[in-house]
Amino acid sequence: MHDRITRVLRYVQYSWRTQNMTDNSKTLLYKKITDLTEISVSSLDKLFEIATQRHYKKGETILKQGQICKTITFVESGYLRTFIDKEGTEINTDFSFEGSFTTNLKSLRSASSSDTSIQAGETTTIYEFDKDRLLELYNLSAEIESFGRKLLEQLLIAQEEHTNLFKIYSPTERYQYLQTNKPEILQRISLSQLSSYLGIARETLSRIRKNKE
Amino acid sequence: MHDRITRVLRYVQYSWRTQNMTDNSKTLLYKKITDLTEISVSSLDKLFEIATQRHYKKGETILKQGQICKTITFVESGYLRTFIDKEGTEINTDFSFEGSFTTNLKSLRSASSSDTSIQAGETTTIYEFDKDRLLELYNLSAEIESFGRKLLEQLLIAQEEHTNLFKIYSPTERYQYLQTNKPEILQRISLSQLSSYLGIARETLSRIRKNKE
DNA sequence: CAAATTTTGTGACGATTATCACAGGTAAAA
DNA sequence: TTTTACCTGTGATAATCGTCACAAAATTTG
Repeated sequence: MHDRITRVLRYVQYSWRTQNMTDNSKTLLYKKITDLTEISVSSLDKLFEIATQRHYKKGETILKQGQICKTITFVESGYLRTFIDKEGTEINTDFSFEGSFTTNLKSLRSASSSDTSIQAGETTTIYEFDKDRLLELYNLSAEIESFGRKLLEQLLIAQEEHTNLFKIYSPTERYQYLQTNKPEILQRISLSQLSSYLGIARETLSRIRKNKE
Repeated sequence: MHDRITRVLRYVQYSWRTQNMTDNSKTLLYKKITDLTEISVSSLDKLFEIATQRHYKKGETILKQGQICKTITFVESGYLRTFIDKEGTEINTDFSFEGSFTTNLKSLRSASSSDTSIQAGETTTIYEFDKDRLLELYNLSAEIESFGRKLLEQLLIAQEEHTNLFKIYSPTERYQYLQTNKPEILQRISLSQLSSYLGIARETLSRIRKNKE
């Protein structure tokens, strides 16, 4: 009798596990992590255990300026818009599409108040990683810390590339750069949202687009 | 007799060790690592073991555009200038002063040819960390990998801040930002070197400086 | 110390861009 | 569908910035 219960319990646990794993392996998150780093199933499980799925509608706020950022966010679908409020005007500093990670690292690291806000740009599904739980995992598993390091490397390379855009190219050339290197951003981000991201006035960007198509 | 030799040998080893440790603990590198992360003496030793000290005179090249970057560099004294060649003109993308780390991460990670060059801006002493040996240490010691991750965090925060300069501020405001937030850079970098770093023409920067002092 | 080289300042001018104002379009909401 | 809100295009104008040319100053080198 006792044996049977144990067997049944094991089966329930097993099917829950496989069910869960099957689901996870379908997520973009799963793909992105395994693309980035070699990682064991158990480490992956641990990461998924601390990932919270959330849904946002267009315009809803994930992080508000002044708050302390406590999570790292992975965008499963939709996109997030990061912006700074400069004297009443919103200046977009980043767009995070599905498959990418975002956070306010400065606020996250030093538990200081964030100078940026993050909002959903469309209907968006994210996975949220709590900072403290992630740090625990870093201490527990070298594999996971290695994942964290590689993620940062990737983000830093992208950021350097973006900075250089401003140093090397004129506004017109910056637009052309996006056309050839990141065309998807032009299709999904409205002209008025894009202009501050490129450091150009909305009207100027409108004229650039007119001339260069 | 044999005993005496052993004792002498031990003493020699001991004094060499303390000597060596004393030396290392005087370096900026030592200070910067221990400021950034909690690390054991043995891990620190391992890091110092793979660090090669090198000296450069002003204008000498550490990394040349087209080469594959294989090291991470720590600046012990002096400074390094990172730049891109754009149609014959050098555009400075970074200045690394004593106490900071630099590399071309994109080239380092993917073993691709570097799009930037790095030169000494003054007489400069660096410590060079070989990528492959560093990766070995990452696998050996979670503490060292943690150090690597924290270093990247620091670099990414600085890079984000620098990008936002271009999105939020006008050329004049960018100069003022340096005046209040990084005055040392104005004292050590010549106007003509600084202008491309701020994305401004040399003449314009000269006029800005004239008006704003 | 003097010559050579590099760096900086300045004027003139043209090109680019920002700003303001408003009209027309487009998309979402009622 | 109609209303409402937001996004885009466009003209006029002023401010800013880049470019060219050259002189002055500062720094380096012989």
